[in-house]
Amino acid sequence: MTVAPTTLNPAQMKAVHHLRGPCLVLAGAGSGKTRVIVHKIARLLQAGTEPSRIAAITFTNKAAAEMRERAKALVGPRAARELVVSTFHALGVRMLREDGQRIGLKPNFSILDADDLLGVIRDAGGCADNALARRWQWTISLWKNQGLDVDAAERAASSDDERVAARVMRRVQERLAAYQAVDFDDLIGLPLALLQRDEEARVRWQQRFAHVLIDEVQDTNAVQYELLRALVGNGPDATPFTAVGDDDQSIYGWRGATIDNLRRLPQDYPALELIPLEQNYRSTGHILRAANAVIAQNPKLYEKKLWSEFGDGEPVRVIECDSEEHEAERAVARIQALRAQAGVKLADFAILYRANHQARAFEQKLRAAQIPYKVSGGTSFFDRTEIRDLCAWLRLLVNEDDDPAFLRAATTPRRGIGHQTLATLGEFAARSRTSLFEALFSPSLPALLRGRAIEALHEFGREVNELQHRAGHVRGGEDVRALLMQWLAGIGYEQHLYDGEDREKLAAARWSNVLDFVDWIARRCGGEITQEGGTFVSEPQTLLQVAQTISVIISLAERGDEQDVVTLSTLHAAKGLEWPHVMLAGVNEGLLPFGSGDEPITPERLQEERRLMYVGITRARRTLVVSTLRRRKRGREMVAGVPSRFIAEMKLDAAAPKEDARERLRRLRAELAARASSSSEPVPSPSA
DNA sequence: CATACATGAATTTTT
DNA sequence: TTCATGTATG
Repeated sequence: MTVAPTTLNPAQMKAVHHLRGPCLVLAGAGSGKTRVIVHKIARLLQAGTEPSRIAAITFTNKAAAEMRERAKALVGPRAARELVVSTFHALGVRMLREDGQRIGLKPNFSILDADDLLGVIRDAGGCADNALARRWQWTISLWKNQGLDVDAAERAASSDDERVAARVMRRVQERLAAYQAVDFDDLIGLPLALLQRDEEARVRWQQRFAHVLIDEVQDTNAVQYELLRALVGNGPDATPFTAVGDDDQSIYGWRGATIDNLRRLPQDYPALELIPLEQNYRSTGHILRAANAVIAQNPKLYEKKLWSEFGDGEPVRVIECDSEEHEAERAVARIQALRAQAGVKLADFAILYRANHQARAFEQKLRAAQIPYKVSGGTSFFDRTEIRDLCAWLRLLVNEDDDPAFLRAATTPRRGIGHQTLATLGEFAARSRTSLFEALFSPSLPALLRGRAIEALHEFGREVNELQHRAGHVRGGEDVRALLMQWLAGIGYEQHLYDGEDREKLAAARWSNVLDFVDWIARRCGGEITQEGGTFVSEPQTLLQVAQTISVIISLAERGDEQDVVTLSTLHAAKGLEWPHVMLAGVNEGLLPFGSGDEPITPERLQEERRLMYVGITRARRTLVVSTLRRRKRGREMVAGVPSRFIAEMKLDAAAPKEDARERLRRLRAELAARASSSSEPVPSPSA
């Protein structure tokens, strides 16, 4: 049996069947790229490739989960389970857990998330100013994303601010090494260093995969690209790979992604097969024409023009609003009007904007109208204080030298270990070049601290050790749940929540989050195969094993997903999603394209802003409203709002070509066919 | 001097 | 929404 031909168009087919060499699939918005990836996986299995030798790399856990889910539907659960579907970072963790020792990393290293890292940076830079520390963090991350180490960063620093940042970076890296901790950027950089420095490891990893698929290549940064190259190798023996991406949707340049990678790909791999996917299965003609017109203003890396067999649909509407409040009211009115139609749900609507604070007015008006909504990119479940508290404990179990985790766990809930005690302990640890945890049991410590403080520290150390011991042995969902509940009771965490919050309802909500979290971990220990990417194993696990991957497998345990609510989202967070009815809000100069007004925007930034507009337009399936503000707050006073230049670029005035009778017939037939093929998709069974 | 409250400003975000 | 700064009060 072959991969069902009726479900793929010729270009998709070509991409799916190109197995031997490298290929680059230029997937326009809504052109079915995930379908191509998944079908290609099926095709590879059918050709006899072991599922465990196929790697599909994505950027987000969500994308990885979706991909595994869709693969499961096509190739069955058994093969899907063995596939390596993971984020760049999760793959990096995997490599480092296996081979980290080869570059001087303990196998139980900790992974610091952005918040912990900020703490380390603040500390290393000796400053209490959060904003400054955050700028350092940003600068350091950009350097790391460009593949610069501390020495290179020092050389690259071109201003006083940057020179300070480079000094801070050096101290941060020293501390991370002492903590046996890595940050998210290191999860890419260190595996790359491993492959570059260690011939044996390189060969082993290069032989590991028979085919590598990379989603959203336009979002890769320099280091990720190098990691990819190191993984697939060079020359005629290179592992075949399938890179999928769209230069027109590259919107993460500001965090180090470089479109240069797309440019280099054909040079680095001369055999590269270029396959553009231009047929769009999402939007109506009016919407697509607007999108094409806008993006046509950008210089093109690869020529590509979206088309669809759907009809023109409704024209794109531009509305002018007096203020943000007015804009929100009109959005509400539109939602209410359309909702009156049969079959239109709240989940069919999205309001997209450039910057988070723009959500405010919409939230207010939606609440007033009693329309439920969700704000994407709002604080995730795992960012909540209570969850982060518990994660600190888990990290400490994995790696007792993780000092940031130590500090958090030792002080929440309060247990008689105060500032002064920790400062003394910290000084002592720094002098003797050990971690805080190690310092805690030193025989010379009691000379420095009062008896009560010492006792509290030792008690804490004993607690950690005991939990550590049990976490390594208790296996499986129910037993782990019991262990966790016992531990929470032991440290009095529920009480701690009620103490710290005078509104009882809020404390109760937090405790309920904690219970959900316990549930979540227990399920993972039970070996339930998960939706999240990054989880590879399916037999029952110990708490310790699960804790080891905690900061990477953490993803949105979103329950709001299936609920019927309106979506509010930034344009960035909307990429990859689609809705029948979309409103782009605040499409004004200064906002989109973003700019301060004082300094002129560089061509590169403008192009990225334009791609952002393009991404926004192409999220819409059936109707699109573009809204612009007549007046806009700027500092204290209201200033006149200037409609974004992108509105003119949509060329909405140009009359849509009239649809003649023959065209209409063709469209209806196509719509019917599309409906038929999306409802029942033949499933090929790989003969592996 | 420290705490409490109000006011104002705000790129974009994942791991 | 959050975060930081400023004012007023104890």
